[in-house]
Amino acid sequence: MKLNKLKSYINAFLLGMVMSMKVDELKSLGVDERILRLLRERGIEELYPPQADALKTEVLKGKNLVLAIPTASGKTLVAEIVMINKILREGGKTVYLVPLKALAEEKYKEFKFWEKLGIRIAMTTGDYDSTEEWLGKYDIIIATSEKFDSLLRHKSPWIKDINLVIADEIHLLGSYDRGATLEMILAHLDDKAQILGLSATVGNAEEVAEWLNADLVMSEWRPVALRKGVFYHGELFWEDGSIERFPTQWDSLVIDALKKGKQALVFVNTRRSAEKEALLLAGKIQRFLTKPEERKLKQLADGLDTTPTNQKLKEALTKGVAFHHAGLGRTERSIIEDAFREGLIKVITATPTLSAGVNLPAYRVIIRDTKRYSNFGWVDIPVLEIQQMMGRAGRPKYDIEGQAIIIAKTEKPEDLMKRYVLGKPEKLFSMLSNEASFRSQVLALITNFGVGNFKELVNFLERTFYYHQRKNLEALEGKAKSIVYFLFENEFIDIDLNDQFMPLPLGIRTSQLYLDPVTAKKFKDAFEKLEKNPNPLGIFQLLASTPDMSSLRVKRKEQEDLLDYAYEMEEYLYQNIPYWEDYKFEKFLGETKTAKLLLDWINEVNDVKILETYEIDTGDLYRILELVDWLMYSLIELYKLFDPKPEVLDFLKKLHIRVKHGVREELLELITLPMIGRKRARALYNAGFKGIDDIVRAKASELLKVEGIGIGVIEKIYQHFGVELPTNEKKKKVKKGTLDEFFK
DNA sequence: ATAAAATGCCTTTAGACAGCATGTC
DNA sequence: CTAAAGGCATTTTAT
Repeated sequence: MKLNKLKSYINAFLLGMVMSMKVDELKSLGVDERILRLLRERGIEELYPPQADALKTEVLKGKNLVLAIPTASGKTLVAEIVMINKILREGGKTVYLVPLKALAEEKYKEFKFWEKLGIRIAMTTGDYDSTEEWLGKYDIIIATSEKFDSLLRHKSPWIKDINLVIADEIHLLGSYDRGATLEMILAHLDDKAQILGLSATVGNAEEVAEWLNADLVMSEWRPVALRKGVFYHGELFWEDGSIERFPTQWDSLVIDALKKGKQALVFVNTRRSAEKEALLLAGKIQRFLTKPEERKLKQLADGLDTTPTNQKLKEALTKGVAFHHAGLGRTERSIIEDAFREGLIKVITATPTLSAGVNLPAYRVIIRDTKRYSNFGWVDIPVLEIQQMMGRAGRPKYDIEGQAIIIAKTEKPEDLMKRYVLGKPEKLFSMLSNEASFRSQVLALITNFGVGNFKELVNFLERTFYYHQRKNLEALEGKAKSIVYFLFENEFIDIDLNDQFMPLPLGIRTSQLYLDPVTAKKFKDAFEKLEKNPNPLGIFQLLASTPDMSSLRVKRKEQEDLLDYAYEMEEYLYQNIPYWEDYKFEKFLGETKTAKLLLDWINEVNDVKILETYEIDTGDLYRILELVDWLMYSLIELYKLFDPKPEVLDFLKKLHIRVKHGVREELLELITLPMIGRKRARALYNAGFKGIDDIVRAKASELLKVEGIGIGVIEKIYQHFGVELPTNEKKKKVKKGTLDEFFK
């Protein structure tokens, strides 16, 4: 039986009978010679035991496999060997699914290595796109789950060539917001392609493996030993029972790590804590820096923008500490990550951004908090997550062991030890039942995947993890019914006399745009008011009110002002202002705040000013703008389906560009130029260069006088018009001439 | 009388995927 | 049944 086989793998590990394996032995397992050669070239002579276990299953012969082993214990290498071998032997395409855009980039860089064998690798996320045909030329396609789900919906012709799907971090099946997407992708493909699931250690990996009809390899083995403990008032209780004494405060653990010449990573549960602890620690560890290190750190800090949060970051950074959370901009994040890897930054205090994202190991990991505030109040952080944080301890090649230490404050240290150190991680549960994900998936099944009636819908649902796990579709069927009714009632689909589903244009477009049907409905319902009174604030408020947009939180002290603002602007809004006792009230104020921010943005309010006014960080602003860009486009696309008025459509399109770039209408022309964003465009405009013509006719030397315009920018603009400036000689010449003259 | 310290009440709280067509300051 | 830290205003204490 399958189960016995599973058990045998597990037992083999437990008994310590699994030995490591030489790379050469892979040959007998059918691994292509060329792969072995490159592995050796990379310096890999021997495989880690779990890697060997994984490859000894029938995964190389095409059998599905779930590999549940700790982070950094070599899951990726297994994936690489399996997929490259498959491509070399059988051809076909591999899709490599990741949960984060940052991980897509990381894997892309890693897999580039295999281009030596002529293997073509592409990455596609919401940021970096590529036409569908273009992707057809590649052997390995790295994508986020959502992006790939979207590609599936678009029915690209190359989808049929996929014969291997690798789901990295497959335990995200259990993620409340995003698990359903991954689950549906796997349900779609499990009879068409081989599946390799890479998972953290979870409570019920067997269940996932059974669902996928896969072998299971589990192990706790790590290349760097991990030593875990709990710290309580100066006493460090190691899991083996030994006790080590330190000064009472937990920061002594950080200082101790530095004394050993090592780095530390501190996990906390709020951004504010991350910033506070970073600054506190900075004062205490500065003395460990060498002069050259201080100089380099100073340089890094000087290179950062001067936003309120960056001021604090700079202060910490010059002292060898950084904080890391989602409020930071992308530049800041990657600077910090790189500098920590180099060893320049000694300590990072981080929110969970670092527990699941890019791999950033440190000798000692300190977990200050094990509770977190959520929508449902104060909750214990799941064991799975804490263990992922702990898993960041120990740098391969640098450390013999890594240490992960949980700080006990009010909780009993023995409770923390039992729960997080010795305890088993939670089981994974299907999140298909999450209504928001499910309705979007039901729509896609009908509009994009040819599900023609309720019976077929239920048949498909029987392939899901949800069904496998519960063996009972009743609840899901009930939900599906109400969703189908919702879709029918709102003209996403039609249902004919024989109860057959018929996709309607609104449904098809909604699914392609990857919108929540509720968002699409909100848009549709607003079109009448929008035509009567098209205005930015009303539109922004509409976007902010959809479930696809995460609006800002409103602080107590802002409530009154925002309500006044809403009443002042009432005539522009497409919805009524709710009463304060209404449950929608707080949500409404958040939407209003978001809309007001966006209005400031398109009126060219300085970004730092925006950050200060709304008490948000760069990363938050960036995320809002990213969402609005997508939703604004979607709004326009849906409006096109409803007999659009040309002038309204034109208004929306202009507004889209304005919000994308954060400019007033008069800058729309300048903004089309390369390297010209809201700041430079405004500077040019104020200097009298109001349009493309002015730029073309202007002398380069004149343009250079404008703030923010350097020779590099001019060069890019000239290139845009097909004029090359190859040498420095010419650059000087250009300053005198105009772009216009080049055309003669 | 004035300033510092203590007290108490109130407020706040993690993260980040998606379209489409090419490039910010 | 459910946290903890920071901000702010008020009250108490010290000089």
